[in-house]
Amino acid sequence: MVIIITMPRKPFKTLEARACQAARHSKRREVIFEVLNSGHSHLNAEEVHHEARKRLPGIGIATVYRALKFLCGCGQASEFIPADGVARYEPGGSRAHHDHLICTSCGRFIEAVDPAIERLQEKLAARHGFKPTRHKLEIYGICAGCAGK
Amino acid sequence: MVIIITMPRKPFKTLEARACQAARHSKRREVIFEVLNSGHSHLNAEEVHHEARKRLPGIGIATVYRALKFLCGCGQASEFIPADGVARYEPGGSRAHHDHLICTSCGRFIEAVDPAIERLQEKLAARHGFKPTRHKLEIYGICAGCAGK
DNA sequence: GGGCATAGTGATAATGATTACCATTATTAG
DNA sequence: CTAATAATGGTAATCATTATCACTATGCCC
Ligand SMILES: [Mn+2]
Ligand SMILES: [Mn+2]
Ligand SMILES: [Zn+2]
Ligand SMILES: [Zn+2]
Repeated sequence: MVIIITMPRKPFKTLEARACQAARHSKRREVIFEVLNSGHSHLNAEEVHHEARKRLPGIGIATVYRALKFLCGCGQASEFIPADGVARYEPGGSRAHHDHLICTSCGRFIEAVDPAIERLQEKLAARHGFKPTRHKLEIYGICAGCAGK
Repeated sequence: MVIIITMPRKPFKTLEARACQAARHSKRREVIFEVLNSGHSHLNAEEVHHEARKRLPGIGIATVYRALKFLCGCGQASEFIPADGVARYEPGGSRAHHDHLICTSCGRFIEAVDPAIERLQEKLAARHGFKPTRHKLEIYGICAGCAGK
């Protein structure tokens, strides 16, 4: 299940390789990977740290930040920054791209994706001679649960 | 041209009123409003400060932050936070909502809006029982100018 | 298994954007 | 003009994130 690439025999040739390939296996990185894939998603670094501590009490916050950045570089996690400016993380890799409906009342993140919107975004970019590499769509509002109250 | 609301006679009744209504006219606020509406848009607070200083050399950075927040509260400016986490500002009010194509090479912001996408976003939200109040669509990639090089 | 080079780690200092604080200044009703 | 107080500027505080550095863990070699 854990697919952290490890152990290049020779020194890294490029910065990218160094940034995205682990030279050694690491228990902490594995734990942080597991936390991301353990159900509750959209955690910020502090919350990841809190969860990771349950499994590895001594783990430091700096290691959490390092591992999250590393996993993002590997495509094993993805980062996004909502309106409050605090980065949040979710498992990446095989998980498909999706957008977020963010409830401003309870803070919940609803994941959604509309192929038609994705297609129109490509067209919109093309119309401006723009080559898109990634995009971020966040819809803020009130979720069904909060509206019902 | 400057439409800063001023002068409530009585003490503010609510926090919102206090946040969005100026009790007194202020030359600095006016200057910052003018900077936002003076052409080059998508400035961050530091850049607004730099521009404002040309007109009012003594103006402080704290005042810039205060005025920007105030203008956003009035609907006279809007704030958005791109991937680097540093808030940027543009004139609000009568200007219509728009999305951004952001060039990761030169940093340029291209403004665009596609009514079909807007409509589909509403539908997507509705499908999840979600009442949207605002949204943010940012497409990152390479602009025509940078691609041509 | 032990040695070695070095990637990884944890504590903490540094950073950078933004906000809070407070003494001073500017604005405006009367 | 004067009094009341909103606005301001300098700067300390805050908060998330990154850099630093001495120390530890990993894994290839023999
Ligand atoms: Mn998600
Ligand atoms: Mn814009
Ligand atoms: Zn909710
Ligand atoms: Zn460009």
